[in-house]
Amino acid sequence: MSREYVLNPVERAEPLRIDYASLLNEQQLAAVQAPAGPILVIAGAGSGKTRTLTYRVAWLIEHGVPADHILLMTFTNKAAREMLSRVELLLKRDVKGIWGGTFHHVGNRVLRRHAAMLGYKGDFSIMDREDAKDLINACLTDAKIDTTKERFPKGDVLADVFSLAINTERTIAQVLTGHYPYFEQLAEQVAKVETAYRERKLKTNAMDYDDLLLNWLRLMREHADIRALYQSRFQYVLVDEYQDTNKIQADLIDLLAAQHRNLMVVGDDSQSIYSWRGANFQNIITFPDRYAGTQVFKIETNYRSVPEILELANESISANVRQFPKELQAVRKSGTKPWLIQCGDGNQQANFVAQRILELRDEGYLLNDIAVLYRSHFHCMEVQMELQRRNIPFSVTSGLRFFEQAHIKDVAAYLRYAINPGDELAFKRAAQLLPGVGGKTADRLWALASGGKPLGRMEHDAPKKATAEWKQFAATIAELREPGLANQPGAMIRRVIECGYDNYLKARYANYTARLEDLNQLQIFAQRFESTEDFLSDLALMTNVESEDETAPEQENEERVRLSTVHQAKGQEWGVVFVVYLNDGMFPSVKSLENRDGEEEERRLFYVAVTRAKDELYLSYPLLRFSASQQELLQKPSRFVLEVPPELMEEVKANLRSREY
DNA sequence: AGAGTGGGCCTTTTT
DNA sequence: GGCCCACTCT
Repeated sequence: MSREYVLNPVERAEPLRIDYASLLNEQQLAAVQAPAGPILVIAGAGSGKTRTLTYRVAWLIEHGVPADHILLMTFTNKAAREMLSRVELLLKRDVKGIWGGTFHHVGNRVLRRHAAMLGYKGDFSIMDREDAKDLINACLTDAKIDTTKERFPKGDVLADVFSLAINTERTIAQVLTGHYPYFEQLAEQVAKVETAYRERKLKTNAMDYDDLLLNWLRLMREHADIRALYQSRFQYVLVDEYQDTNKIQADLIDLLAAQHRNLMVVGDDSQSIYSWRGANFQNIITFPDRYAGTQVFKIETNYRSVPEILELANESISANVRQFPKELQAVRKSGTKPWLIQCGDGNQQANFVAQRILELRDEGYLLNDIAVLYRSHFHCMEVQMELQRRNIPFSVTSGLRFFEQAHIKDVAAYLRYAINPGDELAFKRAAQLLPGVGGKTADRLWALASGGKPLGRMEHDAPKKATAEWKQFAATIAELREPGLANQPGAMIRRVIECGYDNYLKARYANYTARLEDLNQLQIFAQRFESTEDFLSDLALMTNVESEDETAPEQENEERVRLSTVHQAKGQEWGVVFVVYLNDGMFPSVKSLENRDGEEEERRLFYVAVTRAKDELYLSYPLLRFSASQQELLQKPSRFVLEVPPELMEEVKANLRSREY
């Protein structure tokens, strides 16, 4: 929205550039102009939460708060970037000094400076989930736990257990009891593996995602001078999506804001959807108790959706017991009721979606303004195929993040090992790209290399058939470490590709060109960084390819239907939204119903899904589903559509031949 | 012994 | 598409 802003007519030494009163509603204005101190903003879906935060930041700066004394915590790095660029537009001035981003992002930034105090080096690597799993599995093998006698959790599960323990600040035993009772008796051994894992991370100079929070907190708790440094620096702390913070994040914030107590948290308990990651909306609910003198603001005017959609949302969420009572008010004029579409099976559902999208395009909707949302990634298979078949452009926020694709990780492993010679995982990954080198040989080579043997003298230690490739590998690493190259990640990537990875790629993958193109994009992206560490940490902390779009900015404006999980649709909006596979057991998912609070969280997720829609909402469910065993399963509609009064929806049966829906 | 390959089985959500 | 397992090849 571009609006002219008028200078405030009131005489001031330095007049305000922004006329807040004409740009914000009363509730938003009150929050933006609130006096310093603890502030809780309960902001319903589509009520201008981001707008409020953005103007608050602008307001602070206009009132003389230096940009680098402001900390803005957001749920994605993209959200931080968008907010800050809007602030710049408003103020017509650079606000680069603001510290903004995700908890992990800011943690990384702090830890790079003070790593030495924790026994780490400043050039530590960041491990993603796959790395964590691999390293835990290695620890598991080392620990010689007899996994045959008794079923013992695998690296995957252990990574979850460790993560939950850190994020909720509970012990391993407590997490096992609460979430994995069938492993409860193994608590002692699991804790031993965790200790080994922690030591191994320190030894290889690598941190996983949770370490970026845990070590940051430790740093501030254990070192009074560091604590004082950041406590006095951050005069104003603002936290977006506060309902999705977990224990450790809340503690970080409490500690950071302890001196000035100028803490503004914004959120909506009805949209808390990350409890499986340790998020606890008790943080938002108990905020006024923890901060005496909290000013509470409620923003309940919804600008986004037509009243019919909002009514459905309000009605649905009212079934939840645990929440702040609230009712969103619509300002938009009456539109159309949400549709409830019964389909024969997944294919018919996909057909319906595709057909309706074409019609919407004829009616004048841009494809960019249409989204298909679902509970789990695999629910979008049929829709993807149908859109493909009809040549309707779409983009998927896939389960795989950009960084997690094999070829991206391969090249990154070269860079990681080059700048952090202690990075065991990176070394082993790169080594296993050579012919005849698998896990065991990589272990052996690592033992030699980490013991101090120069790579250049190891060609006889590598398998015979890999001698030439080993020489090339050693030469490439040496070259990457040369001062001229070591801080130019873009040039480093180019070298890795040219020095053999290109050939490997050709031989290994059928879609060679697509992958090479990814690497070219990666190189372009990398060129913007002045240090390889910065580049690698940004890469590892990047969220989805599509949602961050760092590497392919030209796609931003392309006309595409968006396919996304509801989780990844958080904070976004579209003119028309389809929610598919609204079947009991799919949405809500079977798994979620296993624990007590699961259903309420799934209902909040449903609430998030429907409140993404501005004009039209299509809720669909198939009656039959093809299961893995090729059997057709009879499906029930989701309890979430059955529990809202039927008169709030227009019920239809998809019948594509006659196009009656 | 260890590397590489193919088939069968399963799939919640993510920094 | 990923993971595990069994099988074959070096």
